[in-house]
Amino acid sequence: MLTRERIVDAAVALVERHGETALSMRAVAAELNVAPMSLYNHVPNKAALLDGIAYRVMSGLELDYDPGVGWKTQARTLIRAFRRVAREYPACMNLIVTHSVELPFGIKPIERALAVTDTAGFDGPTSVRVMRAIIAYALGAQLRETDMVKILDYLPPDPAAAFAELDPVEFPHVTALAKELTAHDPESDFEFGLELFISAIDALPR
Amino acid sequence: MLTRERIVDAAVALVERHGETALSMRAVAAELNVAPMSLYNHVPNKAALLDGIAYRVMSGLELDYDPGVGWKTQARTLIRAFRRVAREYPACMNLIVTHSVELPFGIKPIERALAVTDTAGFDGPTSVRVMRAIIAYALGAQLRETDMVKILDYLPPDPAAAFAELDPVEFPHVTALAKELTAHDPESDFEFGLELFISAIDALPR
DNA sequence: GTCTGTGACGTACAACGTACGTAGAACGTA
DNA sequence: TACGTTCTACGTACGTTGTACGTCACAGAC
Repeated sequence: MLTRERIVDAAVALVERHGETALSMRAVAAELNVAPMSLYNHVPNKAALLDGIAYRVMSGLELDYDPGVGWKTQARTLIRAFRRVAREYPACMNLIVTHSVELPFGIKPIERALAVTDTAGFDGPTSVRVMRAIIAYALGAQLRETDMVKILDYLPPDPAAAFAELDPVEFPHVTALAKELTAHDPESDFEFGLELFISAIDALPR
Repeated sequence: MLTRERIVDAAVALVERHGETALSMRAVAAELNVAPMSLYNHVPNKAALLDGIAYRVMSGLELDYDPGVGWKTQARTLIRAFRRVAREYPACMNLIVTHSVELPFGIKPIERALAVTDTAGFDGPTSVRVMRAIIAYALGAQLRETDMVKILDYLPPDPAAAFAELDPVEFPHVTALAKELTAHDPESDFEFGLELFISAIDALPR
């Protein structure tokens, strides 16, 4: 029996195995040993299937928290929950982020984020702005990371050398930092920016 | 005479006028009153055309600066230059960001950014991390903004009311901040996050 | 005049999303 | 048991996409 759930599952698996370019109605149907048009009995169109993927993946967000801890810990927990989902479904997350699927985060995560900024002591308008800044960072970090991976794939065998061979007069910093620029530790990069953000929020006037 | 430059120009114009979904080789060819396959004499494939769009748009980045001013002003100038390009070519910028076109920023902007962090007094590895965090924020802000616009389009005539009608027990903050959440001033949102970032960087140990 | 590019073109194909009509199985009712 | 209704998987078909391939007109070199 074909169901919307099985279809979404198959789509998620397919995207994770073969990338977003492999996601077609025909491919999903083949994955389920079914005729392509059969999917349309359960999913109105491809966009809805994308929404289904987004919903399924984002449902994995772990929103529990300990009210006893400080807002910083709550904030870190929330953002790292996003990261965890991104690590679990990297290809799907990329798909969600780049196709700006409808309200990918739903209302609950927003409620949680606003609760955190409330705990931190901000008024309403400031809370909204802080939340937006954090969302921007989280989205952008995800995006930049997959970009980085793609770029490293294209680069020559020794990318650092390629950077280092640039004109050191025109690009003094890039050539000097060739090693740091091509080394890529997404997790520590993300954490660095996250702490940067949290300390900035901490310093904000109430 | 058909040239790669004219093709890229037409593609940029087409994307800005009718959105990225309207970008097809056939449409670009029609824009130039030319047969579709003629484009392939100057552009190897569609991906290369996307790269061309990215390069053309990003070339508009104003990288001049006044060495006499402090690093904060330099940083603001650099990031606002990115924003200016994004405002000038919103649809193309969105395309660039979401399709992670090859090295969209080139080397020069990276060199400039590293020069700024150098001026701010950071060592190499820290400079790279700070730059990456800022890029993540700039990308994410752009992404979030177009998402927001799209969501607002889909929402009912009075979106604030829709938010306000949620269960106030389950979503106390969202319902209380319905007005702030649906009001959208991209520029001030962006500036808020930008200042947040700069103050955080300022507070970083050297 | 012939030879050699170069670039615009036309044809053709595979893959895509999906509109539409059909057919068979499942099931409530008589 | 027989019949009508509903559901759902299917097959066919269309328009659109990117692009491989072959052709053909024209420009300049000899």
